[in-house]
Amino acid sequence: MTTNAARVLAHPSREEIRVEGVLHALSDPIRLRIVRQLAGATDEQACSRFDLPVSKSTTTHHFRVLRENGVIAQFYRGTAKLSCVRTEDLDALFPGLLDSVLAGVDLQAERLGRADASAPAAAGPA
Amino acid sequence: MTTNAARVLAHPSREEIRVEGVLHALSDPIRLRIVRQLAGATDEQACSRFDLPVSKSTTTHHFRVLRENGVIAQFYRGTAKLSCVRTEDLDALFPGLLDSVLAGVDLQAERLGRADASAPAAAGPA
DNA sequence: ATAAAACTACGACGGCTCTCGTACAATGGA
DNA sequence: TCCATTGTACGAGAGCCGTCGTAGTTTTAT
Repeated sequence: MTTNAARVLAHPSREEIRVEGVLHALSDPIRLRIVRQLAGATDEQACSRFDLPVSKSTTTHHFRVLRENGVIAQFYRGTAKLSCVRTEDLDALFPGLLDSVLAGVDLQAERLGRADASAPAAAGPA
Repeated sequence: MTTNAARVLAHPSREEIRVEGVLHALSDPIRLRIVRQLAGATDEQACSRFDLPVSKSTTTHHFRVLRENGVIAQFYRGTAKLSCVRTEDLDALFPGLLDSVLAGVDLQAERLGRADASAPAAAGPA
């Protein structure tokens, strides 16, 4: 290893996070799906653990949008890049926002019979 | 008057409203400002009562985005077009979402000393 | 050293968004 | 009838967005 300092990712500070930016980051079905999976996990998750219907470069793009708008934090570990939701910062800045968005996504998925793009599996029984 | 039937505006039904669409509609500072003013009023407001830093056609555009994504309802009365937030529908579909977004906008405006684009007046006392 | 795994950078493409100005339509009052 | 008020439709331009493929970098394992 060389402990490459260049492999540190830029994040907005808590004060720099804007509600418009957060809403924009969350207004895409694929990003909503990512955040949903991250919020449901107990610890950080590697990008590769997401089964998304887009190419790898597009996946990178979506993770970057989420990070640059302050929704998630990311860091490298080995060849993997781990991500987690910035729950503390978001709750401090916009109390209840993230929770109500995620709850809304769940309700919508239920309502639409999980045919929605932000649904995780859509693997219907038969 | 002729009670022109063509002057009826199309709105998505409650079931058609999508959380991604709502978030997208709310991810613009000008639209956030509109919704904020509408939510703060006790009754419907005419488009002309909004003092926005964009042209009239752009204002029309933003109101349409809000309406087409189910955030507001609009109807004509005379030469005026009145708008109001679809509070009931939104609360039923995504409980707490609208409230936390508006609260977040308020907190952000306070935090930024009302220098924010989603601030209503910015008219300091002086 | 070589190879595999994980992710990025870059350039490109089509499409959508925000913005505007100008011209037009509907309503209500003089 | 004529006109002022209010908002729309349309076309245009600049820019951003989501998507991709290809080539490259960093790390780990053999």
